[in-house]
Amino acid sequence: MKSHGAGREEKEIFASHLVRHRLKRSQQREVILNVFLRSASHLSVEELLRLAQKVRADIGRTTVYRTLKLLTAAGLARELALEGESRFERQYKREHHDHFICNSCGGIFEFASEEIERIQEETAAGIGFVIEGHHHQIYGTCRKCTAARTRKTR
Amino acid sequence: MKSHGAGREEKEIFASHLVRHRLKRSQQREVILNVFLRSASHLSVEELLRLAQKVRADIGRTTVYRTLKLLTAAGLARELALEGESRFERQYKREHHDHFICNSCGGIFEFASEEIERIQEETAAGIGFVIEGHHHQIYGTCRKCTAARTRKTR
DNA sequence: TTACGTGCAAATACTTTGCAGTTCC
DNA sequence: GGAACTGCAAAGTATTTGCACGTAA
Repeated sequence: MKSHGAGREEKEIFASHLVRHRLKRSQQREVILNVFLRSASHLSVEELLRLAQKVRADIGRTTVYRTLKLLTAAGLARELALEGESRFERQYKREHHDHFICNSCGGIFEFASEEIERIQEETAAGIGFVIEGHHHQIYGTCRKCTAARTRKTR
Repeated sequence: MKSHGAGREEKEIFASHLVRHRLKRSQQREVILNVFLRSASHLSVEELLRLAQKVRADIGRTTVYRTLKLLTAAGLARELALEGESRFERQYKREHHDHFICNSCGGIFEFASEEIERIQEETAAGIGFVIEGHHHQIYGTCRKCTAARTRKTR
């Protein structure tokens, strides 16, 4: 069954995270994890809540917040602290990357650069700073929106 | 008089920004600008408010928010959207740079890398993305805090 | 004088917390 | 049975807005 195979590893990791921390499974956590694993990346809390409520209508926003904390702690989710709101993406076995964000359509595009990571590390080492994480978002206008604007305005 | 010379150019820019936009001078704006120009960088709204109130006790938080918007529009301030709160730094005639932020002491350290900027531009160009700005903060532990922790813990 | 500026209080938006009832083990 | 979980409502933050009054030009 394809839909159960997807994210199997992540489900195991979540299960063992719960055990290790003496936490309990719950239907809500199960639903939220499933929805999170199957959905597009860069979900806002609100989006995840709506999707989860389609499966189980009585899931509350609070539980989504709390479960996202858990998923992050378990290494399954990564939080993008954008302006105004947080969004979450799958983290397990993904290469590190950062994001371009279109001011016009809100689209999020991933990019990765080993060179940037290397420079960051070198620069940090130079001042004795130990890196634990970073926020790196580049704002601007995506190709589509630039094209649309050019057509209209000119 | 040294204290009047400091930030003279910026005061002129602010004045002409007001004129250009048919805005008025005010004692509050004057005080806030002066305090902003004289203080350490990376001020939070709250810090700027307190400093301004030392000069003129009845300045309100709202006015500080509004004046910071003005300063940013005039190119005199840059907003750092950190987790939880915004901080502001002088922007006029400063080279672009980003920040290391110590999770332990809250210290903020600037860094700049033309290479990173170049890679960002190249990567953006590759997908037809036009960069308008970015947030780039690196979180971790600064040299002092790392040293302090090592002494205690081990 | 009149348009702009100010401070307060209320409104927003996102997120966390207290709590009484429910579920898991 | 008891600790953990849940949803609601309330409380917290950080920031913005509506409004009556004050001030600069």
